[in-house]
Amino acid sequence: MNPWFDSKKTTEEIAQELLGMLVVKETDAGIVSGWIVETEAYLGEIDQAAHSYKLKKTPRLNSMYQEAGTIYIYSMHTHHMLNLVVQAKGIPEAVLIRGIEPFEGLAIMEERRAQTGFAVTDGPGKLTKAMGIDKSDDGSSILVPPLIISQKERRYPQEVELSKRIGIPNKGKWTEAFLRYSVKGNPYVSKLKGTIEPDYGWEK
DNA sequence: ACGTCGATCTCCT
DNA sequence: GGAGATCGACGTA
Repeated sequence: MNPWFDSKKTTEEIAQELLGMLVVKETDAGIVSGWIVETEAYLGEIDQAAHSYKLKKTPRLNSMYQEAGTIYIYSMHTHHMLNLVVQAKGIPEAVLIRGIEPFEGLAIMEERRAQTGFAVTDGPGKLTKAMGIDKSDDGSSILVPPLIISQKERRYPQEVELSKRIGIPNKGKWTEAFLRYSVKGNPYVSKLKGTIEPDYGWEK
């Protein structure tokens, strides 16, 4: 049972509400966690940009057709991307996590990335590498360790910014749709335009 | 069995 | 802002 998945919220609403929630991954190397600062909604059957467009079914997409809270990992160009399935079983709509602000385990993340600063987690492929998220997390539930969203604490954006999804060319109206959500002024938002807020865009 | 193509990242200019 | 890296999944045969 889940406070946001079991309600009748749209995938767009859930994508927005995920901003400020805490993603936690436990590995032998230690615990790492981070606040979600950027998401994208993928609307399944009708969405030309979604992998599950027209209810396509392949072995790789199996997780997309499972119940809300299932983790869907998509790998491409040697990178892994973290998605959350957010609707009832059989409705393949998902939210892509594109950026997180490190909270716990920063040193581990820096080591995995061989980077420091915002570049550690300011992109979908970067944050999975930093947090040690890979194919082994695919199909698992976000309510069960080792990869969870904390139900205990969260933050809230001062302002949510909407924009077009990244890397979706030639998909007609779906290229133009404002289905990307980010914490305005947070430096861990990928390809950030505009200025960094002193408090990184969070409510106090 | 093979050709194509990314929901990306890095490095360079 | 753009090219190249790089590889597994998928479609076609």
